[in-house]
Amino acid sequence: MTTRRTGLRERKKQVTREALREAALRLALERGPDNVRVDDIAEAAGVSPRTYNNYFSSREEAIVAAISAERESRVAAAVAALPAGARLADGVIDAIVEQYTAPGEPGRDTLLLITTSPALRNAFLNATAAIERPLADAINDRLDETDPYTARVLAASVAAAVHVALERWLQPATTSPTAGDLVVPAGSLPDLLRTALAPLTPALDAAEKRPPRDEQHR
Amino acid sequence: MTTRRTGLRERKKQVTREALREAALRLALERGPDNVRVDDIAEAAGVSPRTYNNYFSSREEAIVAAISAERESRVAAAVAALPAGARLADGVIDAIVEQYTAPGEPGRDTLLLITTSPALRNAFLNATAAIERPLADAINDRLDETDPYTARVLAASVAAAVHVALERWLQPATTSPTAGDLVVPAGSLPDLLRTALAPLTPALDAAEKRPPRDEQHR
DNA sequence: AGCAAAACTTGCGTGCACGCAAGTTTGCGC
DNA sequence: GCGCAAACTTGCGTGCACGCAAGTTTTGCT
Repeated sequence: MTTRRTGLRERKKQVTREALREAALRLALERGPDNVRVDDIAEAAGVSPRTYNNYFSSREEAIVAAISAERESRVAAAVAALPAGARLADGVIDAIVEQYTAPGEPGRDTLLLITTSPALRNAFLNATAAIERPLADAINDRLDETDPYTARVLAASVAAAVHVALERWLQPATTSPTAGDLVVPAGSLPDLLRTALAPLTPALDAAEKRPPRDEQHR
Repeated sequence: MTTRRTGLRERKKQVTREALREAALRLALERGPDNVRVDDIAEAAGVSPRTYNNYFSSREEAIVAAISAERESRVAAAVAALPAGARLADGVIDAIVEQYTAPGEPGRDTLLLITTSPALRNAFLNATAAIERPLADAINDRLDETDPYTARVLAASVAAAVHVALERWLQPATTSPTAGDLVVPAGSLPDLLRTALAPLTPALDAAEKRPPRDEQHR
């Protein structure tokens, strides 16, 4: 299920795609995100500018794709591969945390790049929506008695939670004028992810009609 | 809390905004969504094209705004106004269903308009994200012992569920090649919304540390 | 091998989003 | 009233997204 369809054409496309991603990220890092035109990326990858837009529908998308790569399918795969008895909630959370901590994830420089440009930041955050479909399928497979829309909703909620966590993660440490600084500077990504996903645990439990077991940690 | 800030200037802006919305929707209905350039909208509203983009950041946004108008703040208000003892989950669900059935909501023609253009469809769906912030605040107020991020996540999840429901609603009745047509043609919006939001009930209950009461209907 | 259909690339043209630097209007303190 | 500062509008210029209609490459079929 890794490589489908016929051979040569698909391979070429994949190569082009990869070339574009790589060029986009490299150039953005070298010159700063605002000093890269899509023409530059296209040229660096050896295709016409028009072709760039056959692969990516915005200037930022290629850069983001270079970072996020295949994350969504790996999360879905991890969930699909869960042992039968496992708690869905835990499986999903672990899968996500694991993927966002995997090698190839943004290093300090890349991160800085992302926070620099608002457009890039948004593109990065919106990319989390990509896990929705695959994750919905994976969840649905474990819940096959229930209707498919429950899975869709749960997957969408998970994506939304991840979105919230990432958003917080990229925040440069707010000094709110409300109370003294009760707001913590940030936290590590895994912690943020777990915190954001925790409130959804009851929903996931209920979906697999687990006894409404409450918190086991804490 | 309805009209803030100073008078004349704000009023003018509101008038312009309204004029743009109204012009956008009217023209789109008259000519079809693809035969309206932003120049036309601007002209019809008596402002420069450049100004259009000071109010709306895409061509579709004005049209969508004309439909969705103040929905998000009304949902948030309804939640904020919930009686103290009420179940959060019910309050949220009712508030949403109510707002999406309120007068001023899309009539048949408007709906058709939306489904016609993919770009418009997306804009309409993405508009659901606007309830996130206000709703998060409203939820947070009812949960003030818990940390604010729980509220954020719940609000985002609710928005995501609404998104799923609307997406399904706009679907023109899929004839999937899987089993015979087990897929129903659509369903009424309120039903779709309630179905989509139902899986989140356990999460909302848990957040207000309600006894994990299970389903009362069905 | 040969060939027709399907998939992909490319140049072109149009409309759009948005930064910038004037011009214009409104708000406010005196 | 007066005038300055802040807010808003506008034209301009640049880069971008994407439909369309050739050209080119790949594929499946015979």
